[in-house]
Amino acid sequence: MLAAVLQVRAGSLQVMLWERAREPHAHRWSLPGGGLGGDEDVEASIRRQLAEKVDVRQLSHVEQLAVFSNPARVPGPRVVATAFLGLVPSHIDPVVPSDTGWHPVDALPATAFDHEAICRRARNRLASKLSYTNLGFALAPPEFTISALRALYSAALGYKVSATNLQRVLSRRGLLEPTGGTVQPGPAGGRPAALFRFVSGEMRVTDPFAVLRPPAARSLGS
Amino acid sequence: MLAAVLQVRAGSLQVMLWERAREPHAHRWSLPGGGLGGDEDVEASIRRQLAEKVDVRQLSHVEQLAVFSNPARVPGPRVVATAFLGLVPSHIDPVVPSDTGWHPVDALPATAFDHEAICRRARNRLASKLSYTNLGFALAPPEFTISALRALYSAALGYKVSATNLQRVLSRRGLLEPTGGTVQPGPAGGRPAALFRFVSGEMRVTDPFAVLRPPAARSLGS
DNA sequence: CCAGGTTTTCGCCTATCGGTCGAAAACGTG
DNA sequence: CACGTTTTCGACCGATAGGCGAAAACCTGG
Repeated sequence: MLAAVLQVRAGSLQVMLWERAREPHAHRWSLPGGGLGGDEDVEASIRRQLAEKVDVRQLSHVEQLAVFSNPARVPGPRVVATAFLGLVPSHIDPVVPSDTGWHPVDALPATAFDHEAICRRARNRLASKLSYTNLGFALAPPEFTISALRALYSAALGYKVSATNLQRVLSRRGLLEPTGGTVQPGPAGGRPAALFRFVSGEMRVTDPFAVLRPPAARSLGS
Repeated sequence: MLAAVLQVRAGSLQVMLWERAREPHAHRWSLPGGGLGGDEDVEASIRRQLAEKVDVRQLSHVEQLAVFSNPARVPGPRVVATAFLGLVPSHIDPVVPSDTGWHPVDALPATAFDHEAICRRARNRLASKLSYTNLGFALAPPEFTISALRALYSAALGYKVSATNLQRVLSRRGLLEPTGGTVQPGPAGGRPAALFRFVSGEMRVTDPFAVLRPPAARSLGS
């Protein structure tokens, strides 16, 4: 029962970790989590853990990542961990306990147990799903400019994406919608950027955008 | 620790189930599985379970599906199940115990517990991954004709796919390779079909074929 | 051995999609 | 009001997906 909570902050994809005070693996950084209660399923449990240990009630998305069960993954008796991927939109800055902080997933500090591998898996899952689902909504604030969205995707994917192409691809899939509003240009000037949102009701992951589609729906009646 | 083992048989996607002899849910159909041993991880465990209970050593692919943990999913004390998706290539016909058989995933008999939902999840996962990964290799025999492959994809996806398009898409991704051999036409005649295989070394799932790719690798030196 | 039926293969056409670029729009500053 | 800046938009092009039909290659029956 662990969660890799990811957020784009300061232009890089970061994960929330807390520093262990006690052995084993004292002073190493660890993913938040905890045991499963008697009257909840694993997803309810991880949400409870996150709400307890750190102030994260604003998770925009939570999904199962994988079960990690190597007998040697932690010292002592075997612990089977159900790992989750959690996402926080970029516009909020959760207040976290003093032992907890954010770290770029590509430059992790010394981590406890197999938590580094779990972070990598989370990162990869996110990158994949950004391509073939609408998961981007979970990284973005309610309203955003295209360049802000571009920065989010670039950080999460690990490479620059073209703003033009990003806007076209997402729009063509029917995910993006202009709000009508604009944002003031910075001190250096520039054209005011239009604001967009993910279309209402798309705030949950939809089916992947598949190739090898069903044969042409030949606009048949009934 | 359950597995939905899927195979295309007789033109439809089927799942391996065994009929419960005892309560609870006697005479209902159930997914194979069992408890986790002390010295194995969950994947080793599910492979052991499958090899014990039924003669399935020929799994072409096994992956974690999801954890099912609803406290009410089974009567009595709560049981957390790690569910797997297993695949068997279409050319083998495992010998199974007398209480075990195959059932079309779209026409399941009365199932035990939440196993119907698990089967649906397995079906959906397979259909998705066929689109954006090379997972097709796990359904197909070592060599096959394009029409045979088309039948496999159609059965797994639930709709007809075009043989022309299927061949082109898979070839363009570099997954398909002609063996040079052909197969004798049936009694009705017809042009002999060429045999193909999935390219060697691609017998494991590769990265998804993503959109929003990295910027053009501009053929730079070094 | 030829006509007709069958199945596969292949090339062509078209629409869409993804990637890139550059011009134009819309702002600020000096 | 010229200039720098940032965003937006249109245009182009190659790659991809989907569809169609002709041609290839085989069988059987007459």
